[in-house]
Amino acid sequence: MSKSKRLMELMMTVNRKKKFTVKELATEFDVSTRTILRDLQELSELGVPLYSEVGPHGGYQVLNERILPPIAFTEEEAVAIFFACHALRHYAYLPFETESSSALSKFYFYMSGDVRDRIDEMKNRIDFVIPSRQAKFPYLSILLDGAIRQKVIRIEYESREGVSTRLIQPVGIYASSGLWYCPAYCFLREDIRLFRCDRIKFAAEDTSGMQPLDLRHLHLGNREALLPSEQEFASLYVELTEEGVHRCEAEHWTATKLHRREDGTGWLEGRLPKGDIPFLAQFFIGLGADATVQHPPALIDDIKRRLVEMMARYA
Amino acid sequence: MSKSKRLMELMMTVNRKKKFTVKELATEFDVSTRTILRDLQELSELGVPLYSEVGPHGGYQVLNERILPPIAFTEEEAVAIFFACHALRHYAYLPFETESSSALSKFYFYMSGDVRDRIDEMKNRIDFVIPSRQAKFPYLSILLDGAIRQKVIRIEYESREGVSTRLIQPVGIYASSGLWYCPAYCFLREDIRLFRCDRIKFAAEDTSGMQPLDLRHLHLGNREALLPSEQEFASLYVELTEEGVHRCEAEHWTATKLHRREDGTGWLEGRLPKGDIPFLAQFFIGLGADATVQHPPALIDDIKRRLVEMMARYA
DNA sequence: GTATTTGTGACAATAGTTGTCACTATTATA
DNA sequence: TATAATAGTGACAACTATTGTCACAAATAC
Repeated sequence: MSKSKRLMELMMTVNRKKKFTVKELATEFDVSTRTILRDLQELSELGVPLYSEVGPHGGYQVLNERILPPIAFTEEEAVAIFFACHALRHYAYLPFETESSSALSKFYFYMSGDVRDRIDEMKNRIDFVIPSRQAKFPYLSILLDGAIRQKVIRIEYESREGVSTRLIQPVGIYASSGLWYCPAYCFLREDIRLFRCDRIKFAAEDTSGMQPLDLRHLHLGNREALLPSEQEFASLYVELTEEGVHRCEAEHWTATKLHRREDGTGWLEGRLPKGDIPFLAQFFIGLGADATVQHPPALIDDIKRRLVEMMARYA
Repeated sequence: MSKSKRLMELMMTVNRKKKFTVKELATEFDVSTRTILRDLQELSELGVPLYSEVGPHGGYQVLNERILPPIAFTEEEAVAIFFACHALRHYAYLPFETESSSALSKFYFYMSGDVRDRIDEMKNRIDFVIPSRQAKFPYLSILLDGAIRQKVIRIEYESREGVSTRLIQPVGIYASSGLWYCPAYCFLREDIRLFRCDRIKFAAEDTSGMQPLDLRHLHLGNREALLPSEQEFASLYVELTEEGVHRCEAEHWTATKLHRREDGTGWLEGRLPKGDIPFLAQFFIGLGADATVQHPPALIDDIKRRLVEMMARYA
């Protein structure tokens, strides 16, 4: 093995291990410890962030940073990566505890000049727009950590009825249309609930000793199954215009209920929890002429009641 | 200079240049051509995708792919990059002519084991959700190229009135809520218009000889300036409940108009383009009891008209 | 005090590298 | 067809770099 190859493989090896000794590497690469010491010195000079501890249980470590070894990306791949990361700037809050812009700067800086030129040309010509929100989401990383590690989190949640303290166990977090949501098991309601993260006014790991449930089988990929199961249901049927179809596409709860016709119009059909009628009434009023509810009667009644109330307010 | 360093720098040099000769590199690195030939052979063996052409105007080139040299990312940076790219999977159509998933696989594959483990833990716990759209956007790359290179594009556009052929000069393209839009100068209307890309049924570079305008000063970053400026304004005043305040906080157009009181309620106050009244009427209807419009009268009238229409529909 | 780790310098033996040389092959162009 | 410009190959003497061994130093946990 040539020295160049050995250095390259050594770079990948130290990248992979959290901690290692000179002796260990010497055995693995079948060279002397002196040679490994020299090689590590040379890697340091090449920019690999190594540091060492002398003494028992000592050894070498790579600083927090992980080196991405040389990768060949096509120009299109590099451009896709760049603009995907560039889109993160629209989020004032992210659960990653660093500026995503530092990642982007590094990537851009090291990319070859012609790809950089291409990116510069495109920068003001393409964007993934995410609505800029005034809301604040300061507890995203606590919630995400709670979901990953199955922890109980104490939150103060602001709803219509005011601020309440709750114990929750998060399933995950997701961003939609610039807002962050957290489906979680609520110990107060003893059921899965969807929380809007800007309404979480405080969050910290619970210290009261509440035992977490085993929710490993639940995740964002099967979040439709997160809906409450012991509820009364009614069957829903709503006619939609083409515009109504588009607006329902943007709502995740419609995913299994939305049907389309060739001409672009469509309909919603399926079961709905009776407890959701107030929310749905207001939702379909918001769709205006683009939705016509035909079933269930209770929903139509609620819509009519609200329309009358609104008419009175504007008389 | 040690051989290892020379190889590393040579990797970066060939990465940067589109095309180069052995002689040129030998001069640049102050070694013989024989040594450069050997070095290039060794780079090949290390995986750099080089290919050569013999004869006049020959030389070496790096295949389409560009090598990203070793970069040290923090774990958080790597995770941010990964999930930003992962979010691209929600787009069935992208203007980048490759699968963004191949970029992501490469990135993931070469990242060190512990970061990979972390990503795996997080994969079903965090997501940037983009609505899944049935619409098709097959001409994104043509439009983007048109914007970058200031080209005139012939399109067939489907609007309410049917399909029309137009010549446009794109300013750029952007994705919002899963749909792609293209602000462009329309030669038919002799003004800037916003086109929805799923309604562009055909697009190709114009061959009729229409001269492009110089639109270099226009781009997505100043697209608010793309809107028509000769508009009539009216003054808006809306009382909001606490819930109404929350829901307006989530809207970007309210940024300069929203005022809050100590008790959590608030109001919207400011000027609005008269052309926005239909949109705003439906918006405030969707807020229901949480908003009460007090000014302008034209908006109140539109709201009332829509309420009457809806009541008739549910009678 | 002992054991375990990193660390340093020196040197002989060995391996690898370099530039020069002579020659080959390919290709565009006049 | 000849020429020029490019990549390419093998060989070899001279030179450089690398390696492992050795002796010793320093730091640290137990």
